[in-house]
Amino acid sequence: MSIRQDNLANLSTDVAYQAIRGRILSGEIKGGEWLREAELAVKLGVSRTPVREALGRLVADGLAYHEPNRGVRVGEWTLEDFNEIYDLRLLLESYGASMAALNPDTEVSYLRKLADEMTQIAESDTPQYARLTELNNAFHRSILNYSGNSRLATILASIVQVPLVRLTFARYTREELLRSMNHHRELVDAFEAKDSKWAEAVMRSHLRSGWSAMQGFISAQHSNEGII
Amino acid sequence: MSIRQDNLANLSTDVAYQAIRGRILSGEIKGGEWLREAELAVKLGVSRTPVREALGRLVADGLAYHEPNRGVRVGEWTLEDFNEIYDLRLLLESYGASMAALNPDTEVSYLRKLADEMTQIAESDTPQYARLTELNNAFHRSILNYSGNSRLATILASIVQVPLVRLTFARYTREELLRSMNHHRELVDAFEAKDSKWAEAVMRSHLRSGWSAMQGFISAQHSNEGII
DNA sequence: TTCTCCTATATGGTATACAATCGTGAGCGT
DNA sequence: ACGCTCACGATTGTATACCATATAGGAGAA
Repeated sequence: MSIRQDNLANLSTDVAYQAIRGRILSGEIKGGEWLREAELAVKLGVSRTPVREALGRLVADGLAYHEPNRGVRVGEWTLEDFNEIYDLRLLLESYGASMAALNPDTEVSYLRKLADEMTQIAESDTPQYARLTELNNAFHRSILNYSGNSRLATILASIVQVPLVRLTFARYTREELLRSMNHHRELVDAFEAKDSKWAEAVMRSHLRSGWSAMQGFISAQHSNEGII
Repeated sequence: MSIRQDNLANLSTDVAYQAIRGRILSGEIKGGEWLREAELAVKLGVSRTPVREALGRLVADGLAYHEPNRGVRVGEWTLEDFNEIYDLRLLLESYGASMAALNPDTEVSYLRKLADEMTQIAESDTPQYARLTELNNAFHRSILNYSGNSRLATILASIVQVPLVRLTFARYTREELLRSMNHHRELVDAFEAKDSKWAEAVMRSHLRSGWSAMQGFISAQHSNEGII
């Protein structure tokens, strides 16, 4: 049974889904806010049916939650949530890296191209964070795809989407940014050497250092409220 | 953001969801078959709306898949799928066991009670497989809950549901069954000793031996078709 | 045969109506 | 002032009808 590779087929439903999802991820709609079916329907120019469908997907994604007979609200995220997510990410993604290192189909040259371009951007005086994030996502996603376990990427995507968007490279200090780029290139070297333990260890360091940087930012910013 | 703990609130939708899900898991509806909205609606005595909602959930669960403008079909599972699933289960559940061993709130006595009752059933001349499965699920779920990562149980449930149902203890030889029970009791001992490495290793053995038994059964049964 | 086109079928989406449910708050009593 | 009850309003949950649209599959022509 192959996993759904994004089922963008229903016009209105997808419009609604993407629109609402975008507003949540951008922070336009804050945590705890109600997502009213009728209101969203008129705002998006569709009927209630596709809106309901879209809300159902968002709930399944974990971006929102459902209160029976009351409606759907945007999810609220605490430091503890991010901790859990990063623990799982560490576990799954380092596993993926170790498997990718052993996979003869892993395209090392492609990964190296991505790593090099990211390094170039990071070393610039005015880094293009949007492009950097794009490349970074492609890099990590490719590794998961090379892992040979088609479920890995799907599961991680369902866990990790929120933190990935809200906590961007723009938060990194220059030092943290360059260290992250070094990790990327070291990962490629580990893949080239087909050394699964090495790749796993580098990925561990990579994610853990990233989380360390984020954690400092988060607790400084939101120490009292607890919600992010 | 707390995770949805089964959202059983909508009457008709839940009826439809449970009914269809049951028929899939029991094998009454076979892989690849169409799940027609109108047909299910009349059969279940509800309208198309909750049926559509239920089908959406099943697709999100991974039990079925969507073909644009054609409808929803029941998922088909290959040996490769089971391989992927068991790899992830091994990774996540052994991690959960190691964390549970370190958790001071882990109720060892409760787990021991479950393990002992399972052993008793397994040693009987006519094992009650249904009860055994029930206890086994409770045992594994409890460990995940004691892991301290609330997402762990949720994710595993979304991955593992199909194999758990189709591949029951009834497939085990007596030797395999007793070994599995030994693993359970050894796990409890590891928890009591608060030895995370031990717990992790036992859980690895436990799942891997179980998978080995299942794998033999599967490939013998369905060698040519590839679909399970 | 092979290609084109047509039609039957089922989904995708809209509109509307109504029932069920929950929170709120006015009003009452203490 | 405080707490309780109950009716109301808002919103979801379900049903139903209807139309648009896409697909598969077959009839018919080249």
